[in-house]
Amino acid sequence: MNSEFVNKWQSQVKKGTLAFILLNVLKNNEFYGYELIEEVRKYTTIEIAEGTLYPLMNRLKKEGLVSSKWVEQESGIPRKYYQLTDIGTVTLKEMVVYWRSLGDSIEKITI
Amino acid sequence: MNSEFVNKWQSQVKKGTLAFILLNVLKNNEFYGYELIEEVRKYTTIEIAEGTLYPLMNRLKKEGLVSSKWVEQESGIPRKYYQLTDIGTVTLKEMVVYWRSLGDSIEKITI
DNA sequence: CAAGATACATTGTATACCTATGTATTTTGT
DNA sequence: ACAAAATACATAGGTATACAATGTATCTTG
Repeated sequence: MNSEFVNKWQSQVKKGTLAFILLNVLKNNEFYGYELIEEVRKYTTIEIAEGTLYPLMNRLKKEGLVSSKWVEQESGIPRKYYQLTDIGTVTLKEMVVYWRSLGDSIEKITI
Repeated sequence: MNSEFVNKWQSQVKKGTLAFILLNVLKNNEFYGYELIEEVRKYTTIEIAEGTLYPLMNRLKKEGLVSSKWVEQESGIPRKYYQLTDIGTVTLKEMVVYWRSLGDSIEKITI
C-alpha cells in the first residue's frame, strides 16, 4: 500500500488544505511555528515540513490573514507567535463554506 | 466576497482533488473527456478547464490508473473514452481512506 | 451563414509543497 | 561530560499541477 502515486497525490491534496488547516487552528488560540506543526500532527495524520510551514506563514502574513509577534523566552530561542487577523477571520469563513460544499459534493460521488 | 486570496486558494485545493473526483466519477461508468467536465459540473461547483483535464487524464493513463479507447461517431469528432483499470480501482480505494480521514480531522478542527 | 457548442490537444506561467541545508540553543541518553 | 536528538527559526532549488491562451476540426442553432 501507499504506492508512489498515492504519495504524490497526498502531497498535492495538501496544497490549499494546509493553509485552511492552519487558519482553523489559529481560530481559537495563538501558536508559534514549531508548535503549529505539533498541533496539526496531534489532530490529523498530516506532517507539515518546516520548509513548508515558514514560507506558508509568511504568505499568510503578506496576505494579511495572520499577524505575528516575537516573544522572548526565559531560556532558549525566541518564538514567533501567529494570530488570526480580522481579515483572516472573514476569509476563513468563506473558505469553510467552500470546503463544506466541496466535501458534500465529493461525498455523494464517492458513495 | 471571493477575494483574490480565496480564488487562488480554491485553485490550490483542486490540486489532487480533481484527480480524486475524476477517478470516482469513472468508478461506475466510462466517460469521454468533454463529458467528464460536464459530469463534474453537474455534481459539484467545480469547473474543470480543458487545459487541465486532458493533461490530467494523460497523467492518469501513464500511471496506469485509467485506460482509454477511441470511439468513432456516426457524425462528428471521435471521442476518447476513459475507464478505470484494476490498478485504478485499488488505488482509488486507498485514496478514499485518506480523503475520509482527512475530512474527519478537518471537520473536528473547523468546529 | 455566422455564432456557439462539441471534442480533442499543447504551451507557458504561477503557485505551493518538499528535500536539503543552515544556524543556534536546550534537553536527554550513556 | 559529551554526543545525539529535540527545539526553533529560516532559505534555496526542484517538482507537480491548475489555468489561460491558443489551435484544429465538426456540428448545431438562431
